[in-house]
Amino acid sequence: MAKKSVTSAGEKPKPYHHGNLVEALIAATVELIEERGVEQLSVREVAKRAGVSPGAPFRHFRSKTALLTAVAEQAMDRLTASVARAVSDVDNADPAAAFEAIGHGYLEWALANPTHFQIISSRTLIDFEASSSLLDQNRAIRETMVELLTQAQHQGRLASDVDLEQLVLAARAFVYGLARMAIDGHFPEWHPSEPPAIAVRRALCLFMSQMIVPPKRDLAEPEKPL
Amino acid sequence: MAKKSVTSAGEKPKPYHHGNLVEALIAATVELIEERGVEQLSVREVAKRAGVSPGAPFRHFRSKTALLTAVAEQAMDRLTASVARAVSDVDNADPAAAFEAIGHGYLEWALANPTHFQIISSRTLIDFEASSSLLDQNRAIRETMVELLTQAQHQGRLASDVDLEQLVLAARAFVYGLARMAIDGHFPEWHPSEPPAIAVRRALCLFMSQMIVPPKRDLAEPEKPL
DNA sequence: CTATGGTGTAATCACTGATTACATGCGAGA
DNA sequence: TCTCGCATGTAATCAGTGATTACACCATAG
Repeated sequence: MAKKSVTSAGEKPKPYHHGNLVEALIAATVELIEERGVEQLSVREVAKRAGVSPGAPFRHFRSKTALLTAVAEQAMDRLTASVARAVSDVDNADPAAAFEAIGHGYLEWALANPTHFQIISSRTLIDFEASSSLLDQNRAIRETMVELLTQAQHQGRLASDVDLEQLVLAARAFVYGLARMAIDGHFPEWHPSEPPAIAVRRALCLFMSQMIVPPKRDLAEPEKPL
Repeated sequence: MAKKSVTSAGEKPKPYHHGNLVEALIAATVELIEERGVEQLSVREVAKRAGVSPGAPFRHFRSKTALLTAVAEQAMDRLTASVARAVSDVDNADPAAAFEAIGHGYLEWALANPTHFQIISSRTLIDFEASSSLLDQNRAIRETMVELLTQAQHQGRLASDVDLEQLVLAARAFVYGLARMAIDGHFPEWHPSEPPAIAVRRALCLFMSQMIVPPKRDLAEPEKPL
């Protein structure tokens, strides 16, 4: 931004060094993907939008995949933040509610940022395994889910014989499926009148009420599950 | 195959006209995607594998997208067949079992044919809206699901106040999420010892037992269904 | 004021999807 | 049977892509 130009003429400074090309490239990448989709993305256009030569990005990112991985890392930070925010809004003493909040925070962010979500969830566009940031945050969320379910189980809100990891997998699959259906365009065929966000939210509530917190009447009886 | 060659020399016939280029191209496309992934697919290599010039495919498919759409249509036929087969294997009088069978048939096929599934579910690689075949079969499956749940509800196996379309959406999201997690590579991070197919199957059973068919533990029926 | 090294440029490579003009030969109509 | 139309495949070509390289630029340390 504020660079002192030594160019003789008083015209546009246009410094040789961009100043902060890395972030500018990431921002330009996100913009272009949102405008034209991931498939149409080219590094050349990213460079052009950042006002830089076609080869410049490769000075900072070894490959197109590396650039997209950087975008994914930034996106994952925001996703984690959205999840954390949603969790912090519910009662700390209610692990089941916190568990549901994870889903809501996840879906809310995914629907609001379909582009970023698409990049995160794809394992072909980015080099997922090479990014410790992505791996760590992903694992952290899963571990939190298991912990919350464990607490819920101790509170008697879950059957004692249910496999928590299995339940976490199911919940992840469900939320992931909802998000991907929305992103992949499987919702227009559904109900044009109802926006995906509402349908998704209702579906999640239905899932939670049936799956995570069984109705009290079931627990009232002497537990003889199957 | 059996083409009469009029070539003077007795060498390789190599007829000018391929005979059945369309299907050969589709087959070659599938092969290449399975070998190197969808991102790496190029029409040139498809043509090369079919033993034809780089421009030949464009005589039959307007674009790369059109070629992939043709692959998707063939794939959807097989998916529908897999679902129908799974449904036909269960008791006709048990709509809940048939409903679950749809999920099993869907997941079985998706895990066995990740490439095809990836193409079908993507709405950017193919021109989904332009293919009446894809639209019709997709809609048919959804309608069948609603019908089965309606029957199950009449049998008292479902709460009478539950929104069936909402439940179908949830089930679709769940199955879709499981399939995509497997295809997108979200399972290696889980349990390397357990193959995805088993984890997926268990998850689906868990989902069905909790969600679709509330356990009727109070009913002591002499018959043991499966 | 120089030289060192990080940053961006320009030229280039192999490859892609796509289009066009042209070559080929199968099969229908005489 | 012969011929010719036309579907089918070829060759040449285009613009655009990811990626690499040699080189130009410039901020700053000494």
